[in-house]
Amino acid sequence: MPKTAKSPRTRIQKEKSGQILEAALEVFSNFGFRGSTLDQIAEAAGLSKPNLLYYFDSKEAIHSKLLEQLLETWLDPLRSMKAEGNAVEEIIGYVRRKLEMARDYPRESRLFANEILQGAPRIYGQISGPLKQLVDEKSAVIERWISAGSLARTDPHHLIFSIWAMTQHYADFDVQVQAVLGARADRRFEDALTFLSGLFRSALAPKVG
Amino acid sequence: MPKTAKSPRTRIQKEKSGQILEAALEVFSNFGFRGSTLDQIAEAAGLSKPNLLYYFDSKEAIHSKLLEQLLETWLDPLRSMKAEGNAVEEIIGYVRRKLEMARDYPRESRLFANEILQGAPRIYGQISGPLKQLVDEKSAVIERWISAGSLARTDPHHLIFSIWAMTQHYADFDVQVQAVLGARADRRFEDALTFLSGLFRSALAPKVG
DNA sequence: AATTTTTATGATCGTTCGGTCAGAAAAGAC
DNA sequence: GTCTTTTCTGACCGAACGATCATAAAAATT
Repeated sequence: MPKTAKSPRTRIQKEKSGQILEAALEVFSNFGFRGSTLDQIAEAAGLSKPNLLYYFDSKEAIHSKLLEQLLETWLDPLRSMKAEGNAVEEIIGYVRRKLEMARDYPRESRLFANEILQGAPRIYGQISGPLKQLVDEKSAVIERWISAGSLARTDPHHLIFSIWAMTQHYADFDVQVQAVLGARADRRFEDALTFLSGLFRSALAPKVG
Repeated sequence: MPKTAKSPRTRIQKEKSGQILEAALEVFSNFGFRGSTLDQIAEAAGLSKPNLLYYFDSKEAIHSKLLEQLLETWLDPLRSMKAEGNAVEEIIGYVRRKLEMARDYPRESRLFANEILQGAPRIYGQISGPLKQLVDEKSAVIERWISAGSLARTDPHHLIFSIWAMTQHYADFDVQVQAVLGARADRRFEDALTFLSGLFRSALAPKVG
């Protein structure tokens, strides 16, 4: 008897809870938590509503599980920014990976955006704890790059914010981006990478003197 | 008998519909459309639920009115970017005004973000019509600045996207920004302006050659 | 094949929600 | 002060929603 299923044990549990989470991601990311219904998720998953609730205790439980999984991988690109590398190239690389995530995992980005927009009621602890700590660490790395003269002077925290904002914009505001670009919309991610690389390269290249 | 009240006529209608819209902005921007209830809005407005519906036909009608009012003023900062001015300073000025709006009207920004995140179901026409047109016009201005050599070569559309993304980030993701900044959070808008000015100034200053 | 365990469902419950309505109260017109 | 119009409210309705439960079907175990 699952319910509060620690982790899927049987073959069927793996399959079904996977289907449910996939369907829930699709629905939650499009309509937000309150805007989504269990019936929608059940239909998208190809299961009956009571069967959904056989695998998860509640709507909340499904949502929490998704956020939990998301936070595991969400910060990988930032983690893999290494102090040993070339400063500008490490940051550009971070921008590129983050933009690829916006392109390849827009639903995860929108799920996150929805949660933060509502004031992060379910993940505030993760934000003010582990996330803040990681950002502080990486900001220190950036500070060292600046002191070493391999990066133009700038505010590390706000630099990271700006990278988040600009890359996630292409996932969260995709409808607007596509509508405004019109015919050029299909090249939006390539163009965005070109633009962002240029922007950060010229802004971050160490200034002489 | 109001209902589909074209525009408030009597003194009481002006007062009450104003209260309702103010309350609805507060509630909708925090919980999204589906996440908000008429009871919440009624309580925030200090009115009974049936009394709300005396002034507005439906929950949808309140929401639509808010979006309509929002779109009127939302694009003013972009409109006031003038081709006659100094290119870099015009763009920095636009960034500053947009950031001030994020600081002073965060609820409007979040209302807009919620709508776009859900796929802009109610304002897609405004996005693909008037908004696209305005962006195309201003992009042409930026192109001319580039041709004239007063701005570094860059993609005008994506430049505008990046300004939207970074400034609205400080409204829409404020919880995260504050949590990550910790003690420095109270200076976040000043620091953001300093950072963004520097970023765009060094990236947009025309390169020689 | 028999038995146990897991998986699935139809029916249904209690709440919440958007919205209605008849009529009361207040405001304005004369 | 009377009458008319506007404003407001308590009670209520139907639909949607999250969740439960008794029981049936399917899988796994022996």
